Amino acid sequence: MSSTPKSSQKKDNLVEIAGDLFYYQGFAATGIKQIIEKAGIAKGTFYSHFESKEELGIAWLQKYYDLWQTILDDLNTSDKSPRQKILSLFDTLTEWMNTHDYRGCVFLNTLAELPKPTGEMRKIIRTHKENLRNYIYELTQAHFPDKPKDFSKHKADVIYLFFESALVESQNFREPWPIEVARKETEHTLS
Amino acid sequence: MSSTPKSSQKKDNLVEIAGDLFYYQGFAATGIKQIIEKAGIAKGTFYSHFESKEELGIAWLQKYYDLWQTILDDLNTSDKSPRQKILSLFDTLTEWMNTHDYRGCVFLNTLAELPKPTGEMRKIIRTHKENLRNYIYELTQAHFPDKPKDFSKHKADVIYLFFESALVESQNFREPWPIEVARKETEHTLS
Amino acid sequence: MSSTPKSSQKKDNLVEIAGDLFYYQGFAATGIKQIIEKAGIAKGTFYSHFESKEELGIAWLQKYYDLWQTILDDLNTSDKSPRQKILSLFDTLTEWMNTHDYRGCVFLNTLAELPKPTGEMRKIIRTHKENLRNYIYELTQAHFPDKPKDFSKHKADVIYLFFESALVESQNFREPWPIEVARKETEHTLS
Amino acid sequence: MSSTPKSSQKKDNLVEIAGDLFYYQGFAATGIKQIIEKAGIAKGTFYSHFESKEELGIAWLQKYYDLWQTILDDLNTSDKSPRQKILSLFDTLTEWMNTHDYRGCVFLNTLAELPKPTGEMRKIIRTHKENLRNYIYELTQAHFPDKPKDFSKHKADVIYLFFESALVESQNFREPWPIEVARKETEHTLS
DNA sequence: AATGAATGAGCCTTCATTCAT
DNA sequence: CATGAATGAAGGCTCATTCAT
Repeated sequence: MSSTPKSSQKKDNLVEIAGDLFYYQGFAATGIKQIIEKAGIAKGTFYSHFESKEELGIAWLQKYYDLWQTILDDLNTSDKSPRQKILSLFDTLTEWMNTHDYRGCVFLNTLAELPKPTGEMRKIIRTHKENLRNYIYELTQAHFPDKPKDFSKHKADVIYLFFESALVESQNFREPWPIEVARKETEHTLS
Repeated sequence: MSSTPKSSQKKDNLVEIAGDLFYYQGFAATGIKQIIEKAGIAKGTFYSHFESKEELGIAWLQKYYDLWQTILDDLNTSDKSPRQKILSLFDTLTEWMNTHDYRGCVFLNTLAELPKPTGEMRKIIRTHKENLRNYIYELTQAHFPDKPKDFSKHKADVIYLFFESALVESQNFREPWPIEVARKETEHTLS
Repeated sequence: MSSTPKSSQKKDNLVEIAGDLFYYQGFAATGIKQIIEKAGIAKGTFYSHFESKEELGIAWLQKYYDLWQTILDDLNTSDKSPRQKILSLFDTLTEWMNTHDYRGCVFLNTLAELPKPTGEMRKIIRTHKENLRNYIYELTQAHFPDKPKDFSKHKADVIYLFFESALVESQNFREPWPIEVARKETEHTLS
Repeated sequence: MSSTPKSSQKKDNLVEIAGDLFYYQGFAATGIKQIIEKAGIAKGTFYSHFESKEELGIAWLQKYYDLWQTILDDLNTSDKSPRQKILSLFDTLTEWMNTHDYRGCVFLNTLAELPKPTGEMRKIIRTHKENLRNYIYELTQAHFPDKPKDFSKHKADVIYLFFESALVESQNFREPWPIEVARKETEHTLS
């Protein structure tokens, strides 16, 4: 679930184009027709690259999964303190909001569309969020080196919940305050 | 936006039936055909009650909007302390999860499906969440009577964010820990 | 499996139109598009009458099933002798060939298209042929009243096989000789 | 129409693989994609061997045409009596049924799928059946050396019809009785 | 009110075939 | 020879909505 083994440029391009539509219109609400028209290819061509719409959806989520892994990895190898690393997550979110027509979290929005708790797409979503939660946990452990694990675990969960609500509520209100509040409170949690 | 003026029983029944499908399958993913079949009526009959699918969606969200208003009003007129009232919100959530096949928050899931920030459905969602946020604000003010308004406002936002993430993450993980953590931290926030 | 309870004229008309196409092109080779274009209706209209293409196929086979039952019933109530009744089957076949662009037996051709031995269409086919076989059996019993049942049963099977090969081979060779030979031999079988 | 002049092993392999699919799913119902996937080759590779799907269908029928010719030739050069040779045809059929998931006669099933009485595939089918009919005719002539040709010709047709109905009806009923009855009656015809 | 036939664009997917590499 | 991307019509079917009865 980490990296794409054989990366065709055409496929990547399709994921890019479709991903935009999925993000701004929803996965189900976006038709193959719309995707191929925007990509300028024939229907059959699309299906020579992807076996199904779901496979495209998986590739799309996988791309964001990988992107987030890269963000977290890069952050981890930086010379920031654990505390700064955690707060950087909120800064990343703010930056994203300022540079995109923010429509919320790719994963959470798609989660809302998927009724059944099974399936590959759903699995990627859950794994991504588990990774994020674990990532924060490792940082809280590093930040509170003398505290018991339970303490850090709880702190991590609190921060994780703040981050998630920042994602969702900035989408709902289309205002930056949820991120600001969540960031501020995270600071306080780490003090 | 508060109560249905003329409530036909048939309409209510349709909203009930459709609401179940909307909640468990998504608004867009649920077709009129499925609704009328489950309701045992003809297509024309449905459209004599509702002008469009969106109007049904509005009635559905309105119903939950009203339901939440009732919950909050009842809670408000109870003899509980402001602190207990806030914590009751999380208990309500836990009870809901235990008695339903939890698929997340009606409003947030639908939010994820609606691309444009305009439209009546979107408005109901945002207003509902604003109401909830204000409600918590009133309670934090009552809980911290000697503190300045900004203090209570910030506390309310923190608690609101906890509540929202509890909604979303219990859906994602299908586990009760997000609610427990959010409730516990809310308790701490109020101390 | 005997008679259509609620007969809509529109449905019957669709079965008629589609049936012609099915017969001359094959069931699988005939598309819904072709059917609705010939019928002059929209796609959705078709699907308001039939839930699926298979349901149309079933109605089509059922129609011929019923037609054959009527033919056999009428023949049975006629004042012909059992021998004459049996031979009439071949005359019916000859008449059919002379008045239609003969493309073989509706049932046997469709049988060849259906891989799996299950399904409603396949069931109608088998039942129709069983009925025909039993029908002939009853007539051979009446024709040989003093003979044991096994004798008549065997005679019936022989005649049934002649009839079936007459159907198939007149399709293959597009000549009348298979019917003539089968009829002549059936006469001999009954002597 | 007798033997493949230049036989490439790859082509033969493709015919083998495709033939299985054609037989069990039908010619039209089997797609090129399925064939190449089962063969493990690319689409272009397939079309470098065969100009079209029809050419593959022709090669497939031709293969069975040749196979039958071999069976008949081998039978002819055996030391069996004409009567035994004819009855062997039914035994061959029984053996085939017992060793294969019987789906009927390759030629007759394909005949049912082909609407137009023209075309190469249709020609192979008709020729094969003509050959079979003539083959039986030669044997009946040998069996009744003192009888006039018309007599033997009629006998041959009767036996041919029995054989054909044995093919079709054992497919329809999925039982051995049609072959048994046809064989027994053929014995009687030759007495 | 209630019915359900009618619409036609749209859904995702497969088809046989071509052709540049 | 082999590859697989490209084509676009066609596959069966669903969509929300309208309207004559």
